[in-house]
Amino acid sequence: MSISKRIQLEHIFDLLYQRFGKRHWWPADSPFEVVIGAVLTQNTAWKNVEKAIANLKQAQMLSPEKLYREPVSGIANLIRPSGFYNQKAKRLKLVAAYITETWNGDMDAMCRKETGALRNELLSINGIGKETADSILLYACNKPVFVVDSYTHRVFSRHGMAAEEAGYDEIQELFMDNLDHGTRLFNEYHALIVELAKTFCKTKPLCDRCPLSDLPRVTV
DNA sequence: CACCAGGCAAGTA
DNA sequence: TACTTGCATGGT
Repeated sequence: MSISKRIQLEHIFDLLYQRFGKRHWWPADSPFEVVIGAVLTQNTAWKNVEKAIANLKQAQMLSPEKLYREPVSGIANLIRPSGFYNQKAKRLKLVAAYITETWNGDMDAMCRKETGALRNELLSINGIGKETADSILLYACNKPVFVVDSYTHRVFSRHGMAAEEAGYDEIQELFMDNLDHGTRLFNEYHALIVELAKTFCKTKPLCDRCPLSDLPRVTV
């Protein structure tokens, strides 16, 4: 291994960016809609999340206060297409309660809190794990946090940049310790990894095509 | 038909 | 700490 991880990570980003272009993430009309989407997409295809969000939108439920007031059964009925609807209805209500009670429903105010402290608060909410918390921090609050998902682990361990048995924190450190912290770069990088997976991981078993080798080469 | 999706929490050993 | 299981609809 001769080139630094920084160079490798930047190179892979360039390959992905040239192959897929700007992703325009997160697909949402408001910061709170990002929060909703982050919960609903847990172990669920985004296509189904879109249907659930459309239902919430039609029912005028896309505000912390409205969700907070709605009974769990009502929320569950609206988000049915996204799967795990009973569990996710409780989770949505809990996060809506947090934003309503702690921040008076003001996402901007919430996002002004120091990143590490806000992350810990989000993680203390039942139903908000590391990936969901980091997605909210990056895509709703525009904070420079790298979001790790199963694709990230798969692709970068497979390409020898992390241990197969590495956990979330270890993969996150790979990116955050070796790249300049920038909301813009972290936003784009994670979105590109997801696009990569959508494109090459359709065929089972998981990512057997080792997709980076199929991308156009770039001289660094 | 089987398998998995932009995870998380709770239970067990 | 390290596994295992439940959650559940919809696409391929």
